[in-house]
Amino acid sequence: MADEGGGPSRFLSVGEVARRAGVAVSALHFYETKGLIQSLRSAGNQRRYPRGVLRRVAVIKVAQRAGVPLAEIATALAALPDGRAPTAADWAAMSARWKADLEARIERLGRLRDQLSLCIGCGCLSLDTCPLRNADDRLGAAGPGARLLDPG
Amino acid sequence: MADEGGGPSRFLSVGEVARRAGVAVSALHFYETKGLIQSLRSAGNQRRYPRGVLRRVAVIKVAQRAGVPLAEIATALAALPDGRAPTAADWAAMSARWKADLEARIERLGRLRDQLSLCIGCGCLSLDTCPLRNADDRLGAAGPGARLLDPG
DNA sequence: TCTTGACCTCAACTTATGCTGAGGTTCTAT
DNA sequence: ATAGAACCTCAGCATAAGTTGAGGTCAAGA
Repeated sequence: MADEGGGPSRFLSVGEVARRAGVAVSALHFYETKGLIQSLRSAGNQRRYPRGVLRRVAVIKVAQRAGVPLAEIATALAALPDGRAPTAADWAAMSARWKADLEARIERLGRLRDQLSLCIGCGCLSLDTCPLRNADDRLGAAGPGARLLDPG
Repeated sequence: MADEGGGPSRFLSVGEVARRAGVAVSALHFYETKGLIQSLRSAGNQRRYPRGVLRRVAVIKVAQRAGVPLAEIATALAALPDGRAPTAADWAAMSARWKADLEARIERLGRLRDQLSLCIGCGCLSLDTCPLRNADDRLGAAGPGARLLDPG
């Protein structure tokens, strides 16, 4: 690895980032196309990352585990000045937001469960009054394409 | 509509089922290819449905709202003897099962939320000990393709 | 009879998500 | 100098749940 200067490398290659962050190289390429991370290029057109990228990737992975789609993570990261790596304070703000989303999803599922409880055994399926069949029926009014199992 | 006998029609056409059940004709075709519903054919090769299909479609729609994928709904419906329409008892059994799934999902999200709470503000993202980064890490071990926001 | 609407099949497209793989360069160590 | 690892780009895959359209058939009222 060509090291510009003594001491620890100031820049990392894709392979290094992949190994240290525990993601595939292809995933890093993909994140770059989606604007989640950025890279400089070496003379030979290879990616070089500042160390902060490790923190960015860490944030990406945790957010993903919490069910946040990449597009939304991208938005949050893009809001950081200069595309800098997130600080502890940045992370606190982002993750608080995502926690709120998570709680909203939990509540929505809870409501669904309660409606399902009401419907079990009531045989109301053939009626027009079943809450699960009629309330908040946004399915099918969305054109083609897939629907997520658990939309917003 | 050719009515075999007096009184109310004993069989329904696709269009009728679509209108009454509130789904598109194309969706009914699709459900048939997936084995969720079946049809008889008229002399002219047009679909004719027994009235029970309305109940089947009702079950499908409710299950979908509860986040059950079609493939699983198909399995449940296939377990009914003779492909008969689900009775109230059948419905109770199926929906109880799906309710349990729903509850499991809710619990999983709750655990995730708690882990996220722990991580907020702790700055542990760069460590190897963060529970959200390491515990139960099934992401990325699933091959290509999309991941649902809220897998099983 | 004729025409209009409903139906048929089958293939291709859609939206969204998240990468993976093929085929061709570039590094780096020997 | 050269071999093998690491890298590059761009296209394609995989899933879910349908929709859309082409090209042709069927049915029922005027």
